[in-house]
Formats: sequence, C-alpha cells, structure tokens
Amino acid sequence: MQQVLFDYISKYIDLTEDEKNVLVDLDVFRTAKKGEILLREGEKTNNTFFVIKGCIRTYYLIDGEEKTTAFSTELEGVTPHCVIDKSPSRYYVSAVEDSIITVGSSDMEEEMFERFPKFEIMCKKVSEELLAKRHLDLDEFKILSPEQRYLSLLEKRPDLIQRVPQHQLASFLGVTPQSLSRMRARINKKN
Amino acid sequence: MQQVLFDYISKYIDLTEDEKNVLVDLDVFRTAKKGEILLREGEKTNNTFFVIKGCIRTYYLIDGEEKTTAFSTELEGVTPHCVIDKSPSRYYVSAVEDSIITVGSSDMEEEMFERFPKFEIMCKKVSEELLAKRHLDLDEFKILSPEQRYLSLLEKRPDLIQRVPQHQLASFLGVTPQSLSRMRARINKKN
DNA sequence: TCATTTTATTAACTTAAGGTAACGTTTTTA
DNA sequence: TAAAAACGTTACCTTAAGTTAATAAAATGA
Repeated sequence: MQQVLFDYISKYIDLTEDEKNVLVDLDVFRTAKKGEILLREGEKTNNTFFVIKGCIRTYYLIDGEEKTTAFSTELEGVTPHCVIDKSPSRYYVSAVEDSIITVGSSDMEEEMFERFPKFEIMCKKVSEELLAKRHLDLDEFKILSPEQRYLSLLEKRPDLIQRVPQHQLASFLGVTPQSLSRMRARINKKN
Repeated sequence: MQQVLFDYISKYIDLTEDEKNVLVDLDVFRTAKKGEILLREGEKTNNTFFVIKGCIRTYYLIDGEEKTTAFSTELEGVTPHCVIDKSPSRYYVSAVEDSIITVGSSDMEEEMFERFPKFEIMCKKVSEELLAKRHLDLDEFKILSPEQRYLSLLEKRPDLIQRVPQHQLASFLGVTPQSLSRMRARINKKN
C-alpha cells in the first residue's frame, strides 16, 4: 500500500529512506466504504484525496439529481476547488467502490514542503501535467459528439464502463441515462 | 506593459527590484498581429504564452474545419500540452486580435527557478488555481445545455461575445455556428 | 428472504442540434 | 476600389438528445 504511493512519487522525485519514513508517519492512508461521502456540497475542507485502490467520483446535486462529472481511480487524485479557492465546495466527492485512499491536508503539505522542498516541486510538476491533460479533456469534450465521447471512453478507459453504474457514466459523458442506453443500442446494432 | 506583468506576479509573490530587473532582461515581450499563428499542430515547442493585452485562441483543425476550444485574454496564459508532455502539438494557437504577449521558454524558466526559487512556488500556485478552475469549467460544460452555456458565458465573459467572431465562439460553446445563431434568435424572441 | 429501492432499458413524443444550402453583409486583399 | 473570401443568419430536412412513463432486473436492507 505504501509501496504503491512510493512508486507513484518515484516517477517525479527520488525518495530517501528518511523521507519515506516521514511520509509513513503522516499516516495518510484510510479506507472508504462504497457510497461513503468524503466531501459534501457547501463544506469547506483542506483535504485532498488520492486513490490507491478503488474509485471515487465527483458529483453535483442539481434539482435533486446527481450529476457526476469525474471519476478518479488508481493513482489519480482529487484536489477539491475549495482547498485552492477557500470557498464552499460546489460538489460532493464519494466512493464508488470500497476504496483505499490517502487524505492529505494543506497543513500537512506545508510541513512537508518545509522539510523537503522537493515535494513542492513534485506538486508543481503534477499540477502542470494534470492541467495540460485537463485542457485536452475539455477540448475533446467540446469537439466530440456524445456518441464519439462514449466510443473514446471505451478506448481510453474501458475499465470505467465496467466498474461504474451507467447512470453515473451518462452524466460523466454529458447525456441522460436514457440517451446513453440508446447510444449503446445504436452502436451494438452497427456491429 | 512591464508593470502589468509585475502587478500580476505581485498577487502571488513579492518582487524585489533585483528580480524585476532580471525579469525585464529576459526580454519576453512581443507583439502578435491579428491572425498570426504562435503554434502549429504537429510542432514541438517549449514556449509558453501569457497575454498582456489582446486575445489568443486555441483551435484544432479537423477535416479542414477550425474548432476553437479556448480563448485567453488579458492576464491569462497558455501552456501548450507539448511543453509538458514533449509530444507534437495537437492544436494551433493564434492571435484573435493584435496582441501584446510574453513568450517564455522552459530553459528560461529553469534559469529563473534556480536564481529565484520563489518563482517556482508561484508557478505551482498558478497551476493549482488553474487546475481547480478548469475542473469547474469542464464540470459546467458537462452539466449545462448549449443554450445554458451561452447564457453563462454572457454573464461571466460578456466581453468575449463582443470581441470574438461568432463561428469561433460557436465551437468554443460546443455547437455549430448555425446552432449558435438559432440560439441567439431564440433568446431574443423570449425577451 | 422478501419487500423496497435503485438501476437499465425501451417506447412515444417533443425539442433542439447537425447538415446542406441560399442569401445578404462585412472584411480582406490583390 | 473592385473582386473574392469570409461571415452571420435563415430555412428546410434529418438525426439525435431530452422528457415522461412503463417495465423488468438487480441490488439493498430490514
């Protein structure tokens, strides 16, 4: 479990044993049961999440309807906007499956950054990578039709389609569950 | 012009005169004529752009059609994905109007970071802010209908609707120019 | 385990977006 | 400045997404 985190970090910086120990002492690992809510709309939090095993999702509650906009699976993180802009959260974050995640706080980060400056540089790299990736994701979403988005997801993250409920996947693709159902029927007919 | 950049930076870190001088010596300012292409699809670049005055856009060329996905105006930057992932650019970047921009390279950044580490911390902050913002933008795009997206843009960036050609705005909103035209007609009729 | 809730699909109808084309207007540029 | 290109709008038709509702299957929980 710790090793999974070390391996991830090692893609960006080299960790000394000393640093690994400090990281372990932070005791950031926790489990989340399926359906457990990690962050609620309206709350302010300093906590960031990182998925070691499992899947968590971001969703909005609009007119009593859940609108899922993001899924985070193994080695993907969620930094709620409220951590950055200090405003009440606009969305919920909850576990899609029983999951193992890390929970970090801004304070914890600050402490790490002071002791080990290279952690801050790692965070910069990760942010920049994610920013570029999210730019491409948004672009793709704008350019593709709903059906093309589904086909693209089928290629890029086939696992998601298996492990996530269809109605959550639908809003993730920007359509209604009925539309997604029809899309799937349409695509099956073609083959 | 330099002052505009200093003011922006001062939102994140305090600059000494010394640092300001180094920044000026980097000679990052340049102008871009309307329509000028700053980055082409397929190219690899280390250059990042930041708009002091004017407007630049990101667009894809798909089946001979330009699909605009982003506009950057005063105090907004563009870090092409190729700077981050070292792959050929998937998109074009060009000036919508005659503009004043800064052009920075990775090398230039590295040098600055070594001399003034706090610049790197600033970049981390900016990335994190943009990342949170882009997450919200993508969420909004998924949740809203095309017409709602247009109305939202009308509220949040009314200037864009004035200064940018309609057909570019259309793909930015994820619809065809004809659809945008109809949407506008529909909305006008209601009022 | 059985009742309740949630989920996925299908259908019928409504609404709006895509595609093609035509038209007048504006902007470019030779 | 005149010809050409690009632009914005409208119209018509097609396609697909939203809405409402019904139903069957699956998951949940008392």
